[in-house]
Amino acid sequence: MTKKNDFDLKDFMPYLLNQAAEVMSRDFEVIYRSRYGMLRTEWRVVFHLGRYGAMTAKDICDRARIHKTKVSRAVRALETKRFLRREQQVNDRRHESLSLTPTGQRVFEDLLKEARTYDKEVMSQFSDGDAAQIRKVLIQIAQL
Amino acid sequence: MTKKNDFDLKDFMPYLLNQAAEVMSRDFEVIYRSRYGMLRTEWRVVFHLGRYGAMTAKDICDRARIHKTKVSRAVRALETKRFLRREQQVNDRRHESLSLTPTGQRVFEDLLKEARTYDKEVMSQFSDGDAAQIRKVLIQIAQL
DNA sequence: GGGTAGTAGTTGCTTTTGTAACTAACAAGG
DNA sequence: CCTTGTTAGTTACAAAAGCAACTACTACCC
Repeated sequence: MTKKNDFDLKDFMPYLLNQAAEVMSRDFEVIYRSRYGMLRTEWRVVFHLGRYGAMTAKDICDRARIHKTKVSRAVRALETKRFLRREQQVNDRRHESLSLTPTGQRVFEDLLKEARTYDKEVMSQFSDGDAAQIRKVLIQIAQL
Repeated sequence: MTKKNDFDLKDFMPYLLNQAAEVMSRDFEVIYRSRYGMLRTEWRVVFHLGRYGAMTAKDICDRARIHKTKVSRAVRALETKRFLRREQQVNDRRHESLSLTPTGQRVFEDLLKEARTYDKEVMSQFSDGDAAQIRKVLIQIAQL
């Protein structure tokens, strides 16, 4: 066996992460897509607003590392669905504060419930220690 | 604090995985993109062929869980770049065996070297135990 | 206060992906 | 052989994402 082959694809982190992420995302996508006709970015925006409260599109871009055009389009879609509203700030009219409408709030809570269930189910195959550890490591990588 | 907020976005696996995967993939993408003008799927195909030897497009689809149209297009692109060649099998002409050309082989080896370096760099921030564990868990999730 | 630079967000155009319908080849039962 | 069903791979069309140029606004500095 030559030296070059002692490196398995499955040892390569970007590959492994992508694979794992893809599997899980597609699973969960079915839920918000079928239930609310939402796209992945829209779901992320709802989650950010639901979890962390009102903020600007820029804030979402920075926190979630999503490109601004993607966020812009997601916001418009969510506005059309009446899941969120925007409010221009008086002190700086470039900023618009985004927040969930009561409907959006209900959507968020419903999906949060699903997320919890899904998360529990997936992680149940690991010990509590393993689960905590992997979360820690992933958070660290995500913040690179 | 209400009950609904004791669930942090950062505890939600699909979200966390996506974030981490995105960060790493984009990093590594720069390398194969700038150096060989390859797309993500093309890179994956090259890696599969380089690591596991000749196989059909279907095999790649199954092993890497990539949709057949994506693979089909990646194969054509790689063929145009002269990184791989296809060979129809005589016993069943629906199958075509894909394999790297000498050029493709060199590309694979070059990128493999980069992958190793990159992987080592990223994982250096974790202990060997942590690193091994996270790989184990990710492999398990990816195989769901 | 007018020019320059920088920021938030949007839009138009291009590239990439997803979906579903298609071709071509084989397999198996009658 | 010929119909029916299945599989590998492609292609046409639609949806989504990326990129770059644009508008509208603010901030700073002379």
